[in-house]
Amino acid sequence: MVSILLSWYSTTARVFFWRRPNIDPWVVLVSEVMLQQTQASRVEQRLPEFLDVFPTPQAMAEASAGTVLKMWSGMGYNRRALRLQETAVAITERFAGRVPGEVDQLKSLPGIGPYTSAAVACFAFGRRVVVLDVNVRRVYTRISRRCTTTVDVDDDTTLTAYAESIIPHDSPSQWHHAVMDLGATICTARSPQCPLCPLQDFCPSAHVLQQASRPKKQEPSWRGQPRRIWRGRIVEFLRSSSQEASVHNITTRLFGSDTTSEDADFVQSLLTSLATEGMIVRKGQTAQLVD
DNA sequence: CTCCGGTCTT
DNA sequence: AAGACCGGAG
Repeated sequence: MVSILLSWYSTTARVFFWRRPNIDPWVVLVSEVMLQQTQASRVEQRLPEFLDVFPTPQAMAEASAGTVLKMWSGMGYNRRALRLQETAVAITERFAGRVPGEVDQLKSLPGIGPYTSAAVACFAFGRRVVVLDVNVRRVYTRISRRCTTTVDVDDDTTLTAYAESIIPHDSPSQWHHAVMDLGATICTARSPQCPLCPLQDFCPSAHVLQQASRPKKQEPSWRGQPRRIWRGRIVEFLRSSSQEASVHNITTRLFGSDTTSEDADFVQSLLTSLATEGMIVRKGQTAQLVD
């Protein structure tokens, strides 16, 4: 399976900026943080301008959290921009400005968890470590045993043991890229394309997966819109106004002139959580984006 | 409208 | 263990 998948990858690999050989570890780290939450095509589109402003950990460490937050606009999950800036500071202070190559060192950085630490160690430093994201988990589960439905996924202990047995020693980076590409393009979550799969003759789950779906949980809403949408609008408004705004202005901006006291309370609660997370600073009845 | 995802918090 | 966090694409 290993040689067949690597051979498939050698001819069909998706080409991305962050997959170039000898890529700067900082570029890999920034890319992987973005890829946690954003589709690859969008990351590719936004990465150049981002790296233009923050070409090194030092550059981002010297920038304010507010500057990074503004550059992050449109990427989603804004708190990760804050964590990334903190990571840049930690790298300059604790690792002499160099992205560390050990998984445990990487995992000690803010916003860098099990996936991203393994991905950076593998893709930036060529380490043979187990990298598990949702695509890799799905592909490993399907090729390691006969699954019955499209939602079958093994636990991380099982997956890690399987990964250790199959990751090639000479090309762990290419291997993980290959598995991710297979999961993204053919071995997809809901409608796998087994007839197109290079592993179909060896995969115990090929052609036998039954469609299944997971129960979806619904998110808290206010006036028919998810809470996170209102939250995002506040951050976007403060980003563009770039100076402090009164709570009254924010509320009017969101709900128009006929706001109720419940709307005002709702805005206050959003501002409180944004302030707690360090996204904004409140001064009396005004709020602004962090400096 | 539904779907997607890694990390941190509770 | 479960939920919050985001914006874009389908």
